[in-house]
Amino acid sequence: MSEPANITITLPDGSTKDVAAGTTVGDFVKTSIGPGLAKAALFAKYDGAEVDLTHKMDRSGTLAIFTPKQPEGLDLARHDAAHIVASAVQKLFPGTQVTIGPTTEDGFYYDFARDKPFTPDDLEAIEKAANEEIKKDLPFTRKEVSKEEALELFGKLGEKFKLEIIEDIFAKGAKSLSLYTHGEWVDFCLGPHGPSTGRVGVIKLLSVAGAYWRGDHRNAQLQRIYGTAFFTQKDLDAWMNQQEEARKRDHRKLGKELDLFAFHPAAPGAVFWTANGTMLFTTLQYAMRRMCLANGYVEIKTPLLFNKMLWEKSGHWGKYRENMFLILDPEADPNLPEEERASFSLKPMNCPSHHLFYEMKRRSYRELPLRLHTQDVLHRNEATGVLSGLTRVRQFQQDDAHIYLMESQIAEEVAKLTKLIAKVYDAFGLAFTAKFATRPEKKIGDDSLWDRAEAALEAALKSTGLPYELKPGDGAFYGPKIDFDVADSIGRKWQLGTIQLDYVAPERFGLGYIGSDNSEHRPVVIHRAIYGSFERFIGILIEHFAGAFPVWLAPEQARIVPVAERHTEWAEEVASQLREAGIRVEIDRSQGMLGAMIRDAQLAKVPYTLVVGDKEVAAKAVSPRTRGTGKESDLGLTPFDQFFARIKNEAEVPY
RNA sequence: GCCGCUAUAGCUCAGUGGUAGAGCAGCGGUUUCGUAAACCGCAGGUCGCCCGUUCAAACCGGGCUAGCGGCUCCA
Repeated sequence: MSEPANITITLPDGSTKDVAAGTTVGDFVKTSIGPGLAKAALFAKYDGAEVDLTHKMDRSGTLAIFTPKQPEGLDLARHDAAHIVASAVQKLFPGTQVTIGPTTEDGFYYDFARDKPFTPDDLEAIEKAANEEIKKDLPFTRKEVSKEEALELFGKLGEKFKLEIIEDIFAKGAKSLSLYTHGEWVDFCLGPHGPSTGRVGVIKLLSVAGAYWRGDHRNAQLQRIYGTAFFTQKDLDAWMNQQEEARKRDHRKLGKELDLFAFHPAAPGAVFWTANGTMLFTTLQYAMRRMCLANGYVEIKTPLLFNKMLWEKSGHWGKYRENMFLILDPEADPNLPEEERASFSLKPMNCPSHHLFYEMKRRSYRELPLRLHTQDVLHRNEATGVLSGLTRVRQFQQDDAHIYLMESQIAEEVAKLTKLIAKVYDAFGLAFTAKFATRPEKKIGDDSLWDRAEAALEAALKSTGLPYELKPGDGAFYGPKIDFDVADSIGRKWQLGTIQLDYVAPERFGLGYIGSDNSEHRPVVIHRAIYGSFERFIGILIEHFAGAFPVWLAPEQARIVPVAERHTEWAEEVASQLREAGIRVEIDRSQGMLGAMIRDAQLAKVPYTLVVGDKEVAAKAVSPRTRGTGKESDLGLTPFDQFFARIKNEAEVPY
């Protein structure tokens, strides 16, 4: 037998080490780097591919070791955790079928097929059993098998879903399948996995939910168990605390506490805006109107209710009807299906009525781009299960606009739009990401139109230099779109703004304009929204600011707190001067203790609490206090004129 | 729409088959106060709705409605 040849391993710092071919990653780290790292190591990247520590290195290449210190390490542990949970589930509930169990940003889930649902008690038992598997510190071992071996193994286990996945994997050209075993339990998996179950730390199961096999609602409904894992209990506790903090700024909770909006079972998915909430709404409306006017838009209003002939023309009847509220014709034969009895529908989108508006007149190329802005009320009959607070409702208003332009104007207009969107989001400190979404399955318009629309929109997006993610098949049924996602301060992503390019509607509506050549041309339409909908945007803002709105947006901008009854006269004087300048100010007339009145104002998150007592009356002053605790929020005795100038400035709309 | 969970006073919540409870908010009174909760008292509920089981139901069962966590869908 000949000696194994030496290979050269290059480490991330550029240094190289020679070892015998066939050495495992784990042994290499122990002997050539150090026992400390060997102990901490979870997996490695060998020539760019993720591998187990037991992987035998057979050629020269780069090697990077991952430990719990890297985010990749935690992700691996959560993947290990998913396997451990699945093994615990099958141990406790024989007959349960396993499917898939990927990691997520915050943890992992695993989908199971079982006749009976998992109860909260079951979850507790599973969590306990999973953490016992961790204590046993069972090694993860890897084995490569052929398609036949894999089918036989999982066939014997009766894992129908696994068999389906195995067929798929080999159909896609795989030559073998890797199996991972810990204890008695085996699953196939690309890997890598950590050295043993003990390295996972601690598993916490969070919830159980329904999920469809392969994400298709026509398929079997599985039970998805959500969980997370951390290397230490301390990390888990910290994360749980953070989640608890996040729940405190939930807009549905704050909406009640700050008296911003409400819902009633009589109108599911439709908002009752209180005086405070209405102030948020109308202030945002005002700001958007102002910005639109400054940027070449005109605002129009169109009907809310339209004859179904419009929806047939626009394509909504065919592609969007299930989301539309229909008005049935009382004269129609009651035996007919609903869609045939329908005569009118509430509008779910503004576009068709804008197209009607456009074609009411002869249009000249000199008018283009023609930018029509609308904040009308829309109704969409959303499925009951998707309604959620302000972020998903049935009745809402978009800061909608349709821009009619020549194809040659697309790039410049899209660039302008992305700038506007960035300006608005920046004013709130909202960071956004862009997504480019292409033609969906359910669409109108032929492929050549879509080719042009997608190419034009993507080219315009590219030219802005914004980074973006590609979302194939995610476009609107009438055109490709750029969506703007905003993460709230706790990291959840929401789709707000959108820019959608539409070549189809101008065809369907026969829109035209007279060009400089005195002949008729077809315009292109851009659908766009910046807030998205006022409802969702306000929901995001509530969470983003945790209810502590900037002065210009706050429903109540200042609250005057008289120290004693004799100070109300000056309080009234201050209030009326502020009100005359358009500042929204209230006087606390409860005549309670000063501390209690200040506490009330703080809990209401009013930007300025103005304490007025003997000193303030004498000096024609106020003692403002900003939000927050302790001395630093007390601005001290301030001449009224000075405070007036300050709040007046801060009440200005920033865009 | 699908899977699971939840629904008690304006709000937050306790109450596991035998006459419905607390704190806060509200109302009345006392207190007139200097930077996050004064004190005393009063009132407040067809226990989401309907049907059933039971001598007896907030509590057990079924249905419906709404909400919550997800899935599918979406601004």
